[in-house]
Amino acid sequence: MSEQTSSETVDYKDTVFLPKTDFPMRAGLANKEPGILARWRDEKLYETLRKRRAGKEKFILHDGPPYANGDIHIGHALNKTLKDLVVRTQSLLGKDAPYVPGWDCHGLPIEWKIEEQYRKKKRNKDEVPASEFRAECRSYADNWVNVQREQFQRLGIMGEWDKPYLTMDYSAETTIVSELLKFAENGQLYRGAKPIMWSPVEKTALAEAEVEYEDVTSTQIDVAFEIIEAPNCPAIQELIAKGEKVHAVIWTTTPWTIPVNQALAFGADINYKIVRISSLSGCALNCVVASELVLGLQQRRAGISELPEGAVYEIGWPDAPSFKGSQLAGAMAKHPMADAFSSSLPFRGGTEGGDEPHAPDQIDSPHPNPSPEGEGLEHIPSINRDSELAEFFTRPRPFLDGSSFVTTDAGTGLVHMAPDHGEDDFDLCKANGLNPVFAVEADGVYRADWAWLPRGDARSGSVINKKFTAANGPICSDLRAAGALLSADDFKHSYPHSWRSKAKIIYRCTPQWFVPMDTPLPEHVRNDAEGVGSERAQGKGVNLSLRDVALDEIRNTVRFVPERGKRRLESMVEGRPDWVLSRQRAWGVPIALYVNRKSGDYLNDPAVNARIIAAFQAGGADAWFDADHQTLLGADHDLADYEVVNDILDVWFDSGCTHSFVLESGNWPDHQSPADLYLEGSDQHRGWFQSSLLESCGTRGRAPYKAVLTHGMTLDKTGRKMSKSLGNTLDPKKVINAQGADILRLWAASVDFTEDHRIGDEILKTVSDSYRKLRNTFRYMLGALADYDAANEATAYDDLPELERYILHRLAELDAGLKQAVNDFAFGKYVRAISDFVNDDLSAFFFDIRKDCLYCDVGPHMPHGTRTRCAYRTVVNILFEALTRYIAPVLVFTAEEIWMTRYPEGESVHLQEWPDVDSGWHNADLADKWQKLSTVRQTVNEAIEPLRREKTIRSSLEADIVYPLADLPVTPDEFAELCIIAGVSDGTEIAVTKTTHHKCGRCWRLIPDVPEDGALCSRCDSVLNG
RNA sequence: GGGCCGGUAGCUCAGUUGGUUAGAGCGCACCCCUGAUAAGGGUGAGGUCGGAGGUUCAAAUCCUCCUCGGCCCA
Repeated sequence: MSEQTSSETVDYKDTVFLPKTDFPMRAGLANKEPGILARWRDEKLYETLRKRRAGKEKFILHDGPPYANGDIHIGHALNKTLKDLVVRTQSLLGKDAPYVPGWDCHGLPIEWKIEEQYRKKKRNKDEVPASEFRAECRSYADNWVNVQREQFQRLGIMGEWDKPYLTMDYSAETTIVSELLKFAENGQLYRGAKPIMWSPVEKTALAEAEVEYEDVTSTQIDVAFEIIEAPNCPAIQELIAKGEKVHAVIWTTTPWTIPVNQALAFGADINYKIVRISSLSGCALNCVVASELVLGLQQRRAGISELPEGAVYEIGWPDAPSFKGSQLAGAMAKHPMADAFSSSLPFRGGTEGGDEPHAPDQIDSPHPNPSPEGEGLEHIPSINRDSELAEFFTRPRPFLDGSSFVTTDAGTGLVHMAPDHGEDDFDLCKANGLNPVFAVEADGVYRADWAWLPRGDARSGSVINKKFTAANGPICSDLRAAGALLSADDFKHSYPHSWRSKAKIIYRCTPQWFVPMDTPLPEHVRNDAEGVGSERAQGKGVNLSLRDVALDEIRNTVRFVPERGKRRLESMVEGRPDWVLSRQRAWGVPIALYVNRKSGDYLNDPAVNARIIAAFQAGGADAWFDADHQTLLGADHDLADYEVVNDILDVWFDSGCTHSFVLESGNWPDHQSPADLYLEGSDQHRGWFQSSLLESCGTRGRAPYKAVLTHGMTLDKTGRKMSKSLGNTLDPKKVINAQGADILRLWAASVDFTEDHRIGDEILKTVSDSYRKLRNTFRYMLGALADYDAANEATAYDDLPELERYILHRLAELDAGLKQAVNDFAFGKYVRAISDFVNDDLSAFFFDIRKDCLYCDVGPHMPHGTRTRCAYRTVVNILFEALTRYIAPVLVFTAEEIWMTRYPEGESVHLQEWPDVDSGWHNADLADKWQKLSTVRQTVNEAIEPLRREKTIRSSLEADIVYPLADLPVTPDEFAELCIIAGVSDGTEIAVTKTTHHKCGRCWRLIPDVPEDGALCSRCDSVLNG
């Protein structure tokens, strides 16, 4: 007692309401999140949500399947988080938004891994039964599906994880093959030969997506083709008539294509010159070269990158005749190795169309340019003069018009054509009746019966073997011996490689299965489409092809976010070639067709197809490889008449079918087709977006999606691409284990994912900081709402003070903005809006102003607090309910933690729907007024600052302000409350002085009605004592 | 090599049809508070808008070139 009286002031701390909550300031997400996940699993949150939303408007996000191979990387984390944000925000809006994740399980990379394991164990893959090999691939994929499934769930991705879709499920494989058979039945399938990307190492065709470009050093050579005749080119004819030889010079970086050369191409508008170039042995050659490329040829021959201008004609021809490329039409040349064969063979002449035989005496005459070694053609070691195919080399090579692709950017302006090994070559030769010869076999070696450098010859080798194509390798040596090699040197350039083996790939003609882009679709497919405003609806399309329908869907039906995705997909579909479906591999869905040995047509019998599908249903794709094909063919067909196709399907066809077996199959009854949204990285324009579109348009006449959302790539902190070789990758698992999945999710939601974006330690630190700010404000609300008694405190809108109504106005604005952001999938805007609102409107403004009220407007004689305090807590409660729901799709774990703190016995926040925010809370007049007051508040703060710095006053509560009050729509008391100052008086100039009032011992305000420091103000007195 | 996209404060982002002194949040510095306390409040410093030209009374914004980065294609 005596001690109390000796104390000057009474400690009122216990009479003041302070926020209290068990919600910790420090998150400890990494430790806490797994527990929350376990709880969701136990409570079957996803299933409960499905039941709760059953019957509501649907929103179907169809998951693009990641490849089941390896741990997830940051790109997966971004992609899945964005999908989760879409699904959860749509669900929050009250829609039924199921999410079935899937995996892409077939394909080369897995096959490659199994083969790698075989190699380590010294097993030969070819000796392992296919079914065993496929089983191992299946088990490998299965393992990674499980690993990734855990990792995705740890990220907080909500979905039907117990029943994902796998492209290797028997039901999926069945659907894939039946989709293929739809193409077959519709006549939208053909077998053709085309040069396609081929990997001699993996011995398979590669999809464009399986190819990457890297710099390599190749051998560049200039090769002279002797011109036999050029009937439309007087300049050449004149020289030939004089008995001189004229050579067309071609440049190539793939010397190995010379043995399969079949023609030469010129540009009709290119100017050519006949220049005299000394051969290596000193004789002069008349060479046809594009005028502007003479210098480049000389440089290559000199082995230098720059040649002085004057040097050009040193061995040239001052008045070299020149002519337009079009004059080369009808000209003929000899293959450089032709003489090597004809020297011991009777001339056989052209084989392709009765060309006039050429004078044998010319061919038999001694070669004017013997090789420097002087050995001559007799000594070329790798010639099989007796070969039936020797004739290939003695045929004349026609000059063809290649104006569409022959340029004067590099080379000689003349291009040698090997239809087996180039798209331009193939197309141009095909148009001129020259067909591929399939000389290079699957492993990159010329076939055994080839006349030059055949398999089995000691000098032969794979065409991607550097030694084989080197300047001193067999090809160059032989060409040199034949006097046809003008230069051979290293050449650095970008060259395609297999993404798996990193080995060089080549273009190679092989028989493959194709889906044609430009063949008219059957009517029943075209008419399935219901494209609004489409060309089809306008009755334009009688002969619409797959390309037409796909473009129509892109242009007229599908929504693209961002918009530029439309143009990108469009240009790709416009320009793409026919779709190559086949792969010569084992781990995939077979192209289940029988080809008639006589006609070459595939069997198109619905009854057989039905048996095939039934077999797949029972045993998956293995059913084809292990099948009794005669049984599948039935009594109407004899297996002996048919070739069983053993190719498998491109994995892009697999994933292109996911819409069929996920959305339409009924295996996931809450799904429907078409999907509302496909959401993938921008690389999928060429991949899944396109394969799905083509598959669906080819079978259903419409796109499988209503909207396509693309995100950019995640780069490192400096904006460079992440790669293992650069060592700048960032492992999402590490972020999750160090900072928590919510931090990674907040990052994904914060960046502008429509563009390429960055991640790094500093960026994650910034994200953590804004997370902490959000977390603390929620913590404050939880504390402020401790013991909130709605029955006694809840205040009707009309009874709320203006400040509270202004905040509700701001909430209504936020609410509308967030809804818009959800519909635009603009998650960056979404979290920024929440963050700004929490920081500016709440923490620094509303909560700060009302702290006094919250703490002190309550006491024994006013247990529920003043009306202002009731109003305040009513609004804080509304804010809490709204903000917790808003943030829930982003901070899935934290929102649950917040929610469970408030409602320990309640159900998950993720079952809640979008908060009830009354649009009637919008109040423009109030907003004007309070935004103005907010500015005034800032002005006052600026005015106080100097005094605070010189320590005249400390807390703003000590400041008395002079302020021109006339045009302010508030009372002085309200003004003081707003600015958290002692008091205000009217005046023309803003001024700040230290107040002379005493400080209330309870609420610490310095106001006139406090008799002395430490005594109670009248408000505190009445609250405590009545 | 070709096509497309992008480069705004340390970080993440806004900047409408060209129009005052280019904004926000976070971070940073300093100050206050010590009753949201490993929190809260305040004030302030940071940008020649990738670079160089050009159009215009006026350019972050339109045009050209260059540069850096990314995606796709060859």
